[in-house]
Amino acid sequence: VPSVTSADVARESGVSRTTVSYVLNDTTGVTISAATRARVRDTAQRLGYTPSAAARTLRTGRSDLVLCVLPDWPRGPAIDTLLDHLAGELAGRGLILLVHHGRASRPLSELWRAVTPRAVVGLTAFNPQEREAMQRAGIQVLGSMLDEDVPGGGDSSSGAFSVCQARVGRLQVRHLVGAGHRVIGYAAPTDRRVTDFVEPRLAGVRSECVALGLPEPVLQPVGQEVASAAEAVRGWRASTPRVEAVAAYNDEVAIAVLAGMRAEALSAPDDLAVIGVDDIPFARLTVPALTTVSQSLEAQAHHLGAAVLADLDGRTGRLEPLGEVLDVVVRESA
Amino acid sequence: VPSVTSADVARESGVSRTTVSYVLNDTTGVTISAATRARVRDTAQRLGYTPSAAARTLRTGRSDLVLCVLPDWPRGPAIDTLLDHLAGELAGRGLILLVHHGRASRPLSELWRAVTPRAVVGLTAFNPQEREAMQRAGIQVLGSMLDEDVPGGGDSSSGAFSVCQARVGRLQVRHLVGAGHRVIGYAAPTDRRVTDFVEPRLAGVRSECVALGLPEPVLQPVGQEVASAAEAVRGWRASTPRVEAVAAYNDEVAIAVLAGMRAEALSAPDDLAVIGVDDIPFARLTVPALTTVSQSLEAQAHHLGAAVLADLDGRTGRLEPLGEVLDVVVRESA
DNA sequence: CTGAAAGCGCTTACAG
DNA sequence: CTGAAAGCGCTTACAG
Repeated sequence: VPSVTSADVARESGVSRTTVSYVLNDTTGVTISAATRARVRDTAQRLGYTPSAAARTLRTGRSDLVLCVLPDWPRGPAIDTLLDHLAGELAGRGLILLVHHGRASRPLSELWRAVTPRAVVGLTAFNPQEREAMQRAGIQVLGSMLDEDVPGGGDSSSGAFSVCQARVGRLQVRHLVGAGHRVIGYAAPTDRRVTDFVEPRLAGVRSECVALGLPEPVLQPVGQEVASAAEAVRGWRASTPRVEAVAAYNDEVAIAVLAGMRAEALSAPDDLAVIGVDDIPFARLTVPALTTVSQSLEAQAHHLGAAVLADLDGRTGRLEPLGEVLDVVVRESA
Repeated sequence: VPSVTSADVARESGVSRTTVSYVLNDTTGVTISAATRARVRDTAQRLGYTPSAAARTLRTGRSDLVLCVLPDWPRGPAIDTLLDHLAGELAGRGLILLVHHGRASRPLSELWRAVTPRAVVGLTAFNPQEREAMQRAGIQVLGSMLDEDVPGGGDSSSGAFSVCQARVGRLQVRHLVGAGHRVIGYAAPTDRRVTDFVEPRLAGVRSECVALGLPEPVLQPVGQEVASAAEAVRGWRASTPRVEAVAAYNDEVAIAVLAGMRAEALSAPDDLAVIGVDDIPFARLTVPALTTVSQSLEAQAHHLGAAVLADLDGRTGRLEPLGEVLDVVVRESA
């Protein structure tokens, strides 16, 4: 494969590879005549030269790649939105976002050694050993949404970036209670892969119930079929005291609950109020339209991108805090 | 960063780097004593040695990465399923699937030069120039679902892999007609980014209508809100002759149509039959449950993986054909 | 202001 | 059966 190298550009321009490198990388601290610069740029362009990423990575020890590791759990439109925005943030600075879908799961070390990314963003938690190994290799490690439970949202000190999931649950309860309900049910997904996410949200629901002096929330598993959801609905209706409102793990579960209610000839919010999380596009297409907690993925992506770029610039110290990204979107179901 | 290199392993094992490389790569055509092999493997393990991907890529000109370029359009669970399975197929052979979300769209050349992948899989069409540039760089290029319209499905000659989208449309019509309908409507998404996908499916719907002597399908754009869908529904009901059944671009559009019908106090399939595409999880949660065309992403992922691996092994010639992957999932809406 | 040279960590003819 | 040496394409002290 006759690829064009910096040596070709050098020869063709009548300069050394050193000069080519200086010009093309806008190296500071060297002075090169405007004429030479132009000539080098020109031939590079003409020859269609693009530097070998492998060589550059080998030499400098760092690449322009940012690796995002997705956990095994099912993705929804929320994640896609986050990734799209993050990719945009990074692209503006010459960084390329690459996403690995975790299901195949070879060991994580194999993954980052094969990619040599400049930063790794984990949407699932890393174990401390892995985290340390990556950092030793000079890779910036950005933590997971699950890493902590600080009131007010993210905390940049450990590289964690995202919204405290317990707050999501607390917000759901607060809205439900504000609408006059006092007996809360929780709709948990049956998919075991998401337990890491379910737990903090449920914990938030629990703690808010306690704080407000409500009875313990009634937990029901809800699968993605009508029968399973209907059974959960019957369970809530049969519990004493009768559940009045359900906080669902996310919109998908909430929509299943709505379907289960229809099968039981019940309707929201009168028979049972329902609130989801994420505000996926389908949320406005259900009957009744779904009330839900939105997470402003754009803001989170921006914050995450900023964290990566800050480190890139060697900027240290704390990032500006993420700010409030949670918002209750009130529609009809609660 | 004191990373452990093959030289470290060599020194520690009392052999040369050559031997280390031979052992760790299972190089054929060299004979190395079992004792040496064991010793090298052992120290490598003990030292936590993992080869530098950058160095290996620079030396050999090829990496263990497979790059999948996603187009700008919205992804659904179907794509995720495809990617998960593909990643699994490739992982079995030591290849790592990396996905780039196209929205950010730096030039494609920048992308593959930065990654140096062994193969690039495009779910959108590549322009011939890009395709050729990648091939010149020794990268295997796997084409898009859109590349052709050969009856019977895929065609491996050009590297294209996937299901002919026109057949999807034809199958929708065939099912609708089989259920006794003769006036067909088509529900197209309003999102302009998917036109490349809409067109072949719609063309399939059209051609099947012609083949069966039915009137031209009545096209209506359907957005992801109830109002937009309701308007489309009114349009179909008002057309002469009145539309009896709707083929939707995909399940999301079909679900919007169902929502629009409910707003108009109409019900499927009696007032209007509806069929989608993809069989997303929500398809079984609508009322009535959605009839749809499923695409067997598993089979497609397997086929795609096989294409990549075949080239990896230097196997040439045609792959076994993909076989039938389309299937009508009959529920209640049509 | 520009160039010759070393070296990043690997693989692979080639020599012993 | 094993090792010394070259070279992949780049960047970056260092010398001129």
